[in-house]
Order: sequence, then structure tokens, then C-alpha cells
Amino acid sequence: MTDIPASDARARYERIYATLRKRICLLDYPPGRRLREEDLAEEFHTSRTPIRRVLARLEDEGLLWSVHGVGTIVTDIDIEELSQVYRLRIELAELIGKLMPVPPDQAMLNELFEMEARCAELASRLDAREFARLNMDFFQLILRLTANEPLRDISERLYFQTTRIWLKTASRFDHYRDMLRLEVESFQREMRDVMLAIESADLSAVGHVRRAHLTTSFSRLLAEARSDKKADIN
Amino acid sequence: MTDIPASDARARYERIYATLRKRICLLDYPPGRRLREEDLAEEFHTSRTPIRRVLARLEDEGLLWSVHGVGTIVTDIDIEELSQVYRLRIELAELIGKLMPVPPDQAMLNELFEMEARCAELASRLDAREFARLNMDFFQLILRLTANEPLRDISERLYFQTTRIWLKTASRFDHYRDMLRLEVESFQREMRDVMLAIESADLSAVGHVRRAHLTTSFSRLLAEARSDKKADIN
DNA sequence: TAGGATTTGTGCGTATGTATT
DNA sequence: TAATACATACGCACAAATCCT
Repeated sequence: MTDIPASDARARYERIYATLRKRICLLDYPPGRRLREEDLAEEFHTSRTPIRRVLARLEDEGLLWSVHGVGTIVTDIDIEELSQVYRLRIELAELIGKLMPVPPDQAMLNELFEMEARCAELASRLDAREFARLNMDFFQLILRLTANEPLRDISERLYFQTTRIWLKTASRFDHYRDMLRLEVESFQREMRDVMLAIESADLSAVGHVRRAHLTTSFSRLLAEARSDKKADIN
Repeated sequence: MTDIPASDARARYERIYATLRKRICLLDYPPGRRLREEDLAEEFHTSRTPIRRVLARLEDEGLLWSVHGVGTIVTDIDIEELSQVYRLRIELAELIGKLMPVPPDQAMLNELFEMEARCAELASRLDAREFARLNMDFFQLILRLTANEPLRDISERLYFQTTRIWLKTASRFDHYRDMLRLEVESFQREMRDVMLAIESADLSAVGHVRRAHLTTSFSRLLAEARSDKKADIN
């Protein structure tokens, strides 16, 4: 998403930032996990100082929470709170096709075909983590359909604030493989619909498609989470 | 905008951040101005370390730009670039009335009346800086009309990315008092229309009003900036 | 309740990069 | 081209806060 960094320091900063963000969103660092600055400094062969800058940004974005004397903790996520983020993401999804749409080039179409293949393979293998990765890659590709950079930045930020909830919810279920199958199939339909919209050169249709899928995907998640909470009481 | 900070350190961080952001947006620190970490550390009675965290955030938000060996520089703003931000702000303005609208309480209405009075006073006195302050206060009040916190955060962020352009453009003109008068009058109409919409208890109408005003205000700015550029050539 | 262990926050000296003469 | 001035980036030592025994 970023341009070529002006310096090595900035490149490293972006690299560490992207790495940690991905770990948080793939639940390698689950909610509540404590990160130690010194451990990270050692892993990335640097001192605490550059690490602290990355952690500060992740904290500003709501993925971490630093407490003096305690540690830096991966924030928890509550689906009722995140419904606000979803409401916003649903509106922004439509804007991606409306504000400065960029016709996809051949390279992008090729990537889409590859992703569709990965998705088909997933449908038979059913790997939650791999699904989360594919979903992330697909989202970042969709972002390239608009040249409106602030829209891209904000959409990305909101995506990374919400995407963990799916893996977290799914992992709590006994029948999570059924949930996953449902989700992969829904995602497969979304990819197909998006590709059809792109082929018809109608980028605003891409927005409508994604809006619809995001809406149904979220209400499905909400229903699951609520039935889960109900089950907790029993 | 933030809740009560959990610690003194965080409170100070937020305070310095808000202070510097305001200075940048009121052009106390004009584009190109170099900020020295050590000067700021002295002013806020601390060391460079907490200052550096604030500067890093302002850099992430696009208001500053740190270059190793050179300094931390207030970014310049280009109206053509910022048109993308405006396009997005126009859409978000409408969402504020749609996503989780909050009926204003009496305290809010009182603040609105006060602002209207300030605006009337401005119309006769014509003070660009004071206008910018009032505009900022009004915007932050409008944000309270939605309970959707991510929408508030993002709207605020985009506001602070664009608001400087007006003062900067106006200050370049000989006839800036004419521009200012026009702008204050337009703002006065916006406030009146917003209050009418609020009184009729229709918050989505507030969104439409603000969308319309933002659109016209931006095209007026664009026209002025372009005629300015043209004048440069002559 | 007190004290030790642990972890983030702060302060500052040094390294590194840039611009200017 | 080299040297000098100067600002940010980095690393480390210490202060402050929290938790657990």
C-alpha cells in the first residue's frame, strides 16, 4: 500500500508494522496476548526504540494496548462494538467503486484467477488460517480498484480492525468446520460475482456486490456469536 | 474526542498531540516549517522521547514529515491532491446523519446558539484565524451527532487533513477579505440550515445540508486556487 | 502489608544522514 | 571534494508502575 520508502529505517518500520499487524489478525497473537518489547527487538535484530514506534502505531489503530508496568497487550474484540465498524465498512465498500475507479489491468485479472484457484482448493481442504490469508489478499486487491488514496487507507485500517473477529468466533465452535465451509462457499460466490462485475467493466457493480456480501456475512457472524453467547448461559 | 485517559502519561500525550495538530491547522506552523524536537521538549517540560511519539503520530496522519538528518517538516498541501480527501469527506458527511444518529441534548443546542453568535460577530469583524477556529469547533460539535465512533475518528482525521488549505489559499490573496466575507456568509447559512434540520429532528437532513455546503465550499475553493495559479503565470 | 520481579515510560549520549560552505 | 554544523534515529540505563508472593 505504501510507496517505495525513502530510507532503510522507514522500510524496516513498515516491514515490522505489517508483520505484527498480520500476526495479530491471523491470531498468531490472540487477544490478550502480551508482547514484550525486548523479545520483538531481539527477533527483528534491533533495539526497543524502533519496536516501540511500531507498537505505538498499532496502539493508535486499536490493535494493541500498552499499560505502564504491565505490558503491551493485544486488544480483545467484541462483536457488538465492531458492528459499528462493519456498518461503516459496508458504506465504504460501495464507495470503492464510485470514487476514482481504476479499470483493472491484466496483471490484476491474473491475480484474481489465482485467488479463485486458491479458493477452490480451500473449499476442499478447509483451512481457517489459509482462508483468512486469502480473504486478506483479496481485500487488498479490491482496494486497487480505486485511486482515492484516503479511501484506500481508511478501508484497509477498518478491515484490519474487524477481520480477526471471524477467526476468533469460529475457533470457539465445535462445529467450526461447518461454519468455515459455509464461509468459504459464500466467499467463493463473492469472488465470482466480483469477477463478473469486473468483466462487465462496471466497477460500481463491484461495490454493490461487496456491500451485499459484507452485509450477509456480518449478519451471519452476528447470529453465530449470539447463539454462542446463549449457549454459554446454558 | 477521547475518553478520560488512563494515565498521566497518556493524558499528556493526547494534550501535546491536540496542541500541535491545532497549531498546524491554524497555520501557526505553516507548511514547510521545521519543528525541532528539542524546542518542543523544552516547551512542554519533558524530554525528546514523548515528543517523538507525538510527532510520529502526526507523521502517520500526513501532517508532518520527518527526514533523518534534516528535520521534522510540516507537510505542504496541494488542492488537487486534497480533492480526493474532499470527495470522501462529502460522502462521510452524509453518513454522520445515517449511522447511529444521536438526538442533540440541550447543552449541544446551547453550544450551537453560542457558535451562531460568534459567527454573527465574525461577519462584521472578519478574522480569518477566528473563522478557522469556529469552523473547527462547529465540526467537532457535528461529530457528536453520531455515536458511530470509527466514523467520528475518521471524519475528524480527514477534517484535519484538509482544513488548512482554506487558510493557506486565502492568505495568498490580495482580496482575501472578500473571500473571507463570502466564506463566513456561506458558513452562516450552513449553520442556520443545520440548526433548522436539527430542530425538525431530522438528522439525515443535517447530513444532506452539510454535504451540499461542503460541495459548494470545495468547488469555490478549487476555482479560487486555479485562478490563483493562472495569475502566477501572468 | 511489604518487597522483589518484571515491564513499559523517560532521558540522554551517540550514530547516522543531510545540507551548506 | 572535504569539512563542518545540525537534526533525526538509535541504543541503553534508569525511573515508575504493576503484579505476585
